[in-house]
Formats: sequence, C-alpha cells, structure tokens
Amino acid sequence: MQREINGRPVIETARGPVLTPCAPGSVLARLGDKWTILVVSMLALSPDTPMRFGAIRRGIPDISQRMLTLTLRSLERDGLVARHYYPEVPPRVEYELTARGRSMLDPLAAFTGWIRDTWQDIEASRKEFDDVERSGTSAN
Amino acid sequence: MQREINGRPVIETARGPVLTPCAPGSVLARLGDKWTILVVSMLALSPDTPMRFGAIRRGIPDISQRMLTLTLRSLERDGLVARHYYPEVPPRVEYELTARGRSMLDPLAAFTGWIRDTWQDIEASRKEFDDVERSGTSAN
DNA sequence: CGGAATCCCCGATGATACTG
DNA sequence: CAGTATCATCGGGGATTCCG
Repeated sequence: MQREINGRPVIETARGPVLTPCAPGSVLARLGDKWTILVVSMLALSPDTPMRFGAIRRGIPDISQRMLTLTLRSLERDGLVARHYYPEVPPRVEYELTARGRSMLDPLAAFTGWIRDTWQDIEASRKEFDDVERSGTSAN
Repeated sequence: MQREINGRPVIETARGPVLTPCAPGSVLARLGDKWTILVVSMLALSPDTPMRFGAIRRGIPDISQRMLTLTLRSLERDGLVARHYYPEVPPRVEYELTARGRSMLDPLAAFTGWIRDTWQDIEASRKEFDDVERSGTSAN
C-alpha cells in the first residue's frame, strides 16, 4: 500500500522513502506567503458581513495597497474569497470568505494554535543557538 | 476582553479591527518556506531512528545540498530538529525531530489534510478564473 | 476608493567548486 | 559524506504614479 505524509505520497525505494513532488505544495506555498494568512484572518473576523478593501487594509498595518490587491486576487482565484464590486462614485469593493475559505479556518487554527503555544520556546531556542554560535566562533 | 485570531491579538478601533504584528508571523514564515515542510515530513517518516543527511536529500528529489543544509540549520536553531555529528571518515551526520518538532506534527497534519482534501477544487477554481480572465480580455 | 502600471531593490535559491 | 564559499539569477514586494 501507499504511505502518505502531509498530503504527499511516499514511494518506498531500496535506498529509503522518497516524497513525491505534487500539487498541494503550490497551495501550501501560497497560503504560507507573507500576507495571505493575515488577510484571511481579517476576513475571518467578520464572518457575516463583507469587508471593504480599506477596512482590510487598515487592519494589517504594514501591507501595501499593491500587495493587498494581489493577495486578494490570488485568494479569489483559489475560490477562497469572493469579491463584490459596486460601481458607485467613489467605487466600493467588498470581500468575504467563501464556504471553501471558511472550511479552512478550523484546520488553520489548529496549526496557528500550535505556533501561538510554542513560539516563545522557539524564540528562546533561537537566542540560545545564536549565542552558542557567537561564542563558538570566539576568535572573531 | 482581548480577541485573538490565528494567534494574533486583535485591537478594536473606531474604524474596525486591527491585527497586531507579532512574533508568530516569523515562525509561520519559516515553516511556510519552500522546503521546511518537506524536510519535516521526511523526518516524520522515521520517528524512531535518526536519518542521515544523504537519506533526507534523496527523499526530496529537487532540493539542493545547500538548501537542505540551510533548512536543517534553521530547524535546529528553532529547536525542532536535533543534529548528531559523528566525526568518522567519511563523516556521518544524522538528524531527528525533537519532542517539540514532533509536537508540531498533529496540528500540521490538520492543515495539510485540509489541503489534501481541497486542492483539486482549488486547482479547478484557478483554471476557471484564468479562463474567464482570458475571455474577458478578449480583445488581446 | 480601489486598482493597474512601472521602476527598482534585495533576499531566497540554485550551480559550482572547494574542504575536513 | 557533509558542509562551506562564492557567484549569478530570479521573483517578491515596496514606492510611486496614473486611471475609472
């Protein structure tokens, strides 16, 4: 039978297991980029009413207009976000998570919950690692 | 009280919610990079016995020696992977997940499981989106 | 207001060669 | 075998400007 880990088929060979490169990687790469999780988080805060572009932007202090536009476009392309355009003057554009987008929230929360519970330990390990590295290279 | 989403504190303002930029982002960014999940997956395949550098490398067809070294170093720095160096000739180096690293597997699997169950729908949405875009820009 | 277009920079990643 | 050093490349993403 076929083993699998993290959505990836595993081929057993004489020299050991080999992971199959496959499509889920491109999904993970998109969701793991600099802004996507933050944008999804903003939309998740307002599950019942769509959010305006400007409201999302104000919720993510450091995002540029360009990157918010691109991120929302990617999410829309993936069917995770719906875009509603109202051709008024000035124009109004609203976004909301689709059913598929909402279906991601619980699994995502499981993972970000682990991060929330662990990141302080990780930070401590990083500091220790960097300190040892510095003292190890003491001659410098 | 303080709301929170995906590990991120939410500040309520008159103009709407604002996400707090915070450290968990750097953890998510590291784990979401091109190779980390694959390396963790390889090590997870062998929970009881450490894996040699070369075995990990063979399991991830397209990774370069350099990127595997860098990725393992980052994971070691974060306390997620332990490195064992045996100064033989030729040298042998083995890696394994730490307890902290193993504690990540279930939450991670929750998320990658969602991807595994959803990516075909996402692929379909992408294709449709791209087709509509092409026909919409029909003049070109 | 929301977004497209342009320019530009830097860091992530790959290829290659060398070392203990 | 595992790791480091160096160089080249490519794309993410920021700043700015113009558009409907």
